[in-house]
Amino acid sequence: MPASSTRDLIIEKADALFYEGGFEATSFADIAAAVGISRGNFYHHFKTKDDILDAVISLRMERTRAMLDGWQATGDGPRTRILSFIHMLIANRTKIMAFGCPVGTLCSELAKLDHAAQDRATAIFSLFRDWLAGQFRALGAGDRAEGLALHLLAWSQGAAVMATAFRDEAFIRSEVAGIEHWLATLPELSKPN
Amino acid sequence: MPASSTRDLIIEKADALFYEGGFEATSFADIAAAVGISRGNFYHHFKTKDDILDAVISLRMERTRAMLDGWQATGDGPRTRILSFIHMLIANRTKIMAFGCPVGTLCSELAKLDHAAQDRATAIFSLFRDWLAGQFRALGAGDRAEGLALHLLAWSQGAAVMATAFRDEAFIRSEVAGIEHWLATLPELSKPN
DNA sequence: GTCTATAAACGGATAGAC
DNA sequence: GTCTATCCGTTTATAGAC
Repeated sequence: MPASSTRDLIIEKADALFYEGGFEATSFADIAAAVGISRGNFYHHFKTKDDILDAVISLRMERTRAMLDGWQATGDGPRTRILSFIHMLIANRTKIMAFGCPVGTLCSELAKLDHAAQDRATAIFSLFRDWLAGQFRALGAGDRAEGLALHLLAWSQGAAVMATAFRDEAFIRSEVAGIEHWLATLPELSKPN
Repeated sequence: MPASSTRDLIIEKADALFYEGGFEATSFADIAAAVGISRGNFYHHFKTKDDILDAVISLRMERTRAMLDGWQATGDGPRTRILSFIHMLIANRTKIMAFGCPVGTLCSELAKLDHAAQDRATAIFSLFRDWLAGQFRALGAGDRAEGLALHLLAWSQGAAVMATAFRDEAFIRSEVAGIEHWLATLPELSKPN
C-alpha cells in the first residue's frame, strides 16, 4: 500500500484531533478540514465514525509496538529500558499538560460513552503492561513482575492527570524523579542494570 | 432557599449524568428526561449548558468541602484522616471502574475542550491537595507536605484510571494497600497516629 | 414555573455528478 | 477518488400560551 494515501492522512489527522479534542467532540467536518477534503469524500474511505476510531486505535497499537520493539532491540538492560518508558512523561510533557495521556484519556472517554471500542483501547495499555512485566521479570521480579508493571503504569497515569489539571511541569519532573528512585531501590530486585 | 427545588434537582441529575456519560456527551434532553421536565422549561433555570456545568462544579466543591470538614471534625489523627481519603477508592470502586474519578475525568475532558471552567474543576483538586497537605504538616512533613499531598493525589488518580481501563477491582485494593504501606513507612515522618 | 411549538445550527450519513 | 447537494435526526436555544 502507498505511504501517504488520503486514507492514511485521514487516520493521521483523526489521531491528533481525537487526542487533542476528544473523540466525541471531534466532528467529521473537523477532520475533513484538517485533511483538506470535503465531508462527502470522507465516506469513500470510512463508513462510520467508529470505523475511524478503529483505524486510529490500530495505528496507535502499531506505533506503540514499534516503539517497544525499538527499546527492546537496543543493547540496554531492563532498568535502562524501563527508564525509556518513564522518560516519555518528560519528552511529551507539553502535550501531556495540555491534553493528558493519549491512552489514558481515550480509555476514560470510551468508558463514559460505553463504547464498543473500549477493550481495543485498553489493549494499548496491555502492550505497555506486558512489555514492562518482561523487563521486571528480567530483573528477577518473578511473579511480581506484572503487579510492578501495572503499578508503574498507574504511577505514570496519575502523574499525567495531575500535570494536566495543574499545568505543572515541575510536578512531572518530580514524579519522574520519584519513579527513578523507586526503580533504583526496589527491594525485590537485586540485579544491577 | 427550599431544599429540593426544580433547579436543585437539575443540578443533581446533571452532576450524575456529567460523571457517568461525560459533559460533552450529555444533552439537555438527557437531563430534562432524568429530571422529568420538558426541554423548554430548562431555560427558565439555566441559560446555557455552561451555566449548568458551573452549578455542578459548585455543588461538587461544596460537597468536597463538607466531606473534608467532616473528616477534620473527628477525633482521629492525621494518619487516620489520610486513610479516610484513600479508602474512597474502595468505597466508590464500582463507580470508579465504570466511570473513573469524577474530578480527574472532568479535568481531563475540560482540558481537551479547552473549556473556560477548567480552573474551577481543578480547584476541586486543590481542596484535596490543601487538606492533605495540612495532614502531612501535622505529621511533621514541614515544607514537603504539599509535595506529598500532590503525590498521594496522583497515586489515587493513577489507580482510578487503570481500574477503569482494566475493570480490575483487585488492582484498586492492591494500590490502596501500597498507599497504606507507603504512609506507614514514610521516612520523613516519625510521629505515630 | 411549566408547558408546546419551533427556530437555527450542527451532527452523521447518503446520492449521484464529474 | 473527489466533489456538491441533500436528507434526517439531534442539539442548543427561543417564543409564547397556560
